[in-house]
Amino acid sequence: MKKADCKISDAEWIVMKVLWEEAPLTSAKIVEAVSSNKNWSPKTIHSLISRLVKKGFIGVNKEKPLYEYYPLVDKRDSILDETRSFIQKVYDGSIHLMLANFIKEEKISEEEIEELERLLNKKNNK
Amino acid sequence: MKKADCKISDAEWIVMKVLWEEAPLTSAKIVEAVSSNKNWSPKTIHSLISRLVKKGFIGVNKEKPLYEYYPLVDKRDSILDETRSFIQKVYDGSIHLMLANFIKEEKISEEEIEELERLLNKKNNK
DNA sequence: ACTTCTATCCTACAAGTGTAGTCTGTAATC
DNA sequence: GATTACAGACTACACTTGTAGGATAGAAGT
Repeated sequence: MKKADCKISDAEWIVMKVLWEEAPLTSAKIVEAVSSNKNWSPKTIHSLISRLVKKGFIGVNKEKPLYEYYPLVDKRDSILDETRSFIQKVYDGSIHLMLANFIKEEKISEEEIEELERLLNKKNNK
Repeated sequence: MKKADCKISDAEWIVMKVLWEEAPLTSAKIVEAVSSNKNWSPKTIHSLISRLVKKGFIGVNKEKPLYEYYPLVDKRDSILDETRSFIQKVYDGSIHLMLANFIKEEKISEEEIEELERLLNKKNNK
């Protein structure tokens, strides 16, 4: 059971993202997927998997000869949590400040701008 | 000298934000400012200040009887760094994915939407 | 001058993190 | 059947972080 005060660490996020893409997966599959991004020892990845199980972010199916792991938390919720704490830290919780600063600072292509405008419009009319 | 691999921790951000607001400040002033947000022991705040000095994020003027502290890193740069690593972790580095998801998920008021649209327009025309 | 306060410096200490290694047992290989 | 190789459990270990406490020294009050 996930504890409320437990967070997914930076390294653990990589494993979670693999499992959110596809699950259930054996540890070998997870190692394979993670290895395309990160040059970690398989042992390291196993450690991360175990920690995530202990923290309650992923579950294990022990029926199979090779255990299969799957996420226990929703990707969207996790992203929202993470985003909120980031915005709290950097922007004192002001979403607006964040978005504004972001649009100002970052290089965004014209197409992207147009798509964002579409999104804003849709939101506005709803 | 700030090391490249050194990060400002969550708690340290609060101190940095105080100093970005106003600097130089004595530690007593920093404690005062931080205390309005956080219920930390002054000792804790002193610890954070020392760590920030050691990490090279803030500097000290020891000429005065009471040391004065001031930021050594730019607020904007720090925010950009922090934002980039957040987006890397959660959105695999895709700014676009992040903004899109964000506009979709979060409750933003109409005025805010309009201001964001203005920002997008300004950006688009530049 | 002696006491008191308190800023600065140094130390503490448990939990979390990145990054693995060891041990044990089962599975596949020769 | 003996050997090897990998899975999973447990252990390791230094560093960071949150959260302070103690010692020391100079300033300030009496």
